[in-house]
Amino acid sequence: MIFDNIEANQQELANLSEDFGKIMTFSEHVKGTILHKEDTVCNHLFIIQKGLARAFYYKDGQDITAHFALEGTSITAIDSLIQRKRSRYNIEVLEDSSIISISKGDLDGLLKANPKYEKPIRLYMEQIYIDLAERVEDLIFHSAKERYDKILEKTPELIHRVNLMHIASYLGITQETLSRIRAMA
Amino acid sequence: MIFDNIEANQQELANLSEDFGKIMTFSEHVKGTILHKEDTVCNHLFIIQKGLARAFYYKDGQDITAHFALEGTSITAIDSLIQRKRSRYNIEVLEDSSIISISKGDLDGLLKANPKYEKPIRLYMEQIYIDLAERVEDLIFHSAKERYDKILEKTPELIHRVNLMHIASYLGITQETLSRIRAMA
DNA sequence: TTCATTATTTGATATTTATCAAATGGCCTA
DNA sequence: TAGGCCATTTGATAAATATCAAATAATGAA
Repeated sequence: MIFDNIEANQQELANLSEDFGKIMTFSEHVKGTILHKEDTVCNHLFIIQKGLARAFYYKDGQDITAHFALEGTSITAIDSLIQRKRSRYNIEVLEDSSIISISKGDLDGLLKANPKYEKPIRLYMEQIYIDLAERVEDLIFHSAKERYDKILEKTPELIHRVNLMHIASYLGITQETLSRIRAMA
Repeated sequence: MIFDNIEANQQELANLSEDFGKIMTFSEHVKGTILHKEDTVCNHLFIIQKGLARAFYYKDGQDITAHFALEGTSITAIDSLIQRKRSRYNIEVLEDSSIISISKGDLDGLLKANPKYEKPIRLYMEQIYIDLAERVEDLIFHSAKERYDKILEKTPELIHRVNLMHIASYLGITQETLSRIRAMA
């Protein structure tokens, strides 16, 4: 989760939880809900408490999944949230889910009032950066089958909770290829 | 550059420059110098004033370039600098270069003394994240030729300043394939 | 300049993955 | 439960890229 790797004493952690708690909104969303629509500016960071969501976009008419967010992880239209431009990403809830939202405005306000909270945000960015770097390496080095096996190993439940075509586009292959890979095992 | 996208008034900018200036070290390095060696913890962020450097690692014995840094951009063994673990990356100077170093310790000290400086670091992380996300998309969508053409368009000088094999490994293809792509144009 | 070394290109072939088409399977709902 | 819709699989073939081998070109040091 976003606050996972913060070293802090109990008091600091309590303050942090309280301050962030103030800007969190809890809500329930049914499967299929679009949390963010492409071509608009994204104003929220979403944290999945229960359920599952994905970020996707259209490329030459194809639906491409850029990211999955399982329980305890976060998701947003990161390009937009950072740069305040309209995003090309959509965010869709894939199962009935409980989701925490934090608005960009509230987050900026909190950071302005308490610059010390820049740090958890920085640590969060660092973590997602490392994850992404690993994905680049996977794409460069590993065959489609190896990439699929890696998902099987790291987040096996994803395979059963998500349509194969979403997994395929996330892996950068066609659904036919993924189907054949699956048949091999 | 790392401070590029900071909105600040003149006074703030002056303070920032002065404070960061104090922790910067300027030095010259000849072509071939290894600024950071794999399997050690990286303690510096490097900013290229003049020249060119790359981050690379070995995968099954192959030399793979992960990142290039031209003038005005920065480079480090990001995995190590963030997580304080030994890095798999090497950083090599590809031309005689003028380079600014900032040590992790000094940077942390500055951030501790002035939490407001977390922000430029955050903005920096955000920018490199967006760059990396673009690279993932390129790998998923674009053919080797398209990826090469994109480099030609964005940083054409790179082609003439760097060995083809480094470009090839950066693009995730073999040098033979890159050579053939080049012959097509 | 000449030689040795390294970088790049070219050729032949194999492997991986995409594409297009069609069949099958699962699931929802009227 | 029958029909329709969507997801998945299967088949045949094409395209992209890798691999292995060798030739050529470029580079730098003696």
